[in-house]
Amino acid sequence: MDAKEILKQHIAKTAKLTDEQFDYVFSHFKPQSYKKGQVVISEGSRVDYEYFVVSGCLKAFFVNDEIKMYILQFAMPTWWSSDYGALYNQTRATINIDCITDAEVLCLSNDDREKICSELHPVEHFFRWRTNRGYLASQKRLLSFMNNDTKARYEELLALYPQLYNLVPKHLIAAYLGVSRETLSRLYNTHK
Amino acid sequence: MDAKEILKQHIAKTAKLTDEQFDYVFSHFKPQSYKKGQVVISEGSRVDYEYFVVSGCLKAFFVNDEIKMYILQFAMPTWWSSDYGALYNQTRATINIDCITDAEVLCLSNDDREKICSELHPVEHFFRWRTNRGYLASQKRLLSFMNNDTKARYEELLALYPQLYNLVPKHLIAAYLGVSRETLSRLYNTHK
DNA sequence: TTCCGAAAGTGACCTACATCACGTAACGCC
DNA sequence: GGCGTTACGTGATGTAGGTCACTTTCGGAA
Repeated sequence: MDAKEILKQHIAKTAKLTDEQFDYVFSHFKPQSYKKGQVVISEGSRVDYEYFVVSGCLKAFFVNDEIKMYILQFAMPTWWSSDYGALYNQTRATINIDCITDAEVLCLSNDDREKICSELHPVEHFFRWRTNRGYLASQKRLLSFMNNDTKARYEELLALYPQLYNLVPKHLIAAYLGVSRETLSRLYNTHK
Repeated sequence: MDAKEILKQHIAKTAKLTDEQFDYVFSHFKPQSYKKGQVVISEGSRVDYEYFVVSGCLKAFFVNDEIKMYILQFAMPTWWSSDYGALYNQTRATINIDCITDAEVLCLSNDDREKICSELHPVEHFFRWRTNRGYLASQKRLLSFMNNDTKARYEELLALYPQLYNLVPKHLIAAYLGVSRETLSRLYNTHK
């Protein structure tokens, strides 16, 4: 299945578009290929696009004091990623995004999103729901952070994305969970 | 300024509505008064409404094992609050909302929101942006959780809502920060 | 005013996790 | 193939914050 079809089915889940409407929407997306390790957004740079992942896996992360890295999101296929704060407010990026694996994405500029949102009501509807799902996921993760210990969060993460265990190095999983790589290592080696 | 005017100005910041359009939108909101301590949503119950705070302060919280409480949000005037997971997915509430002070709110049902969103494009636009702001706030808080220690988060919170210090009991602030009330107490008493 | 329950302070102790330090295994790349 | 870089395991030690137990302060109702 090609990028266009993947996006079409993804949108169709929340908004009804005619084929012509979708073709028009799709014409605003720019396909892009990245190699493993390539940088998509780096802190301090301008942010003009958001990214729809077609294949591969990105990570959105924040680096504190040039030392500690915290992963905000692993972006898998059909996920969206960007520095939305910078994108919406037209400010410089405060987070980074790069590629954990080779990846294909579709880029949508901020201006084009606002344009197609205002031109096509169902598109605005789609983006409202997409954002809502992101909001709910974020709240859920926040709760999990406060409520669960590291081990529980680790199991929760693997239950949600079983692929992740083989796909990404362990220290990235630790950075997502917000613990040191040593602690994570001990977690599944000491007991079990 | 009355509830209607407060909502009108709030919406006007992100969407242009004519007076007639706003009157129509407003007709779907139901004003409601609550006393301090009254319950708005309780875990396990049905969730039919979201709430726009006109005056007073609500808290949205989760209780673990009937013991520990975690506060997801203090809802101040012009903030929205609900169990959005339950509201959007038509499931039972997983969180609670009650009133820290006497409060006036405007209630909007899920059906009515979807109705006015589909009838009026600018309304859909407004709700997309509102949700987006919530998403960004939630991400920011998540980052702060991973990155900052308790003291830094405490100061961050007070910088954001100076009113909170006098308005809500300290153990609720502790529940927002995700630490025990004892730890919070020591925080501003030992050094300072 | 008195009284009671809730909120807040405080000491003693314990635990989960960070940090530092070092060793080993796995992988690109010349 | 050899070699450096990155990932991962593991011990020793320090510390922030949790938990428990008790005391003190405060705010509202009779």
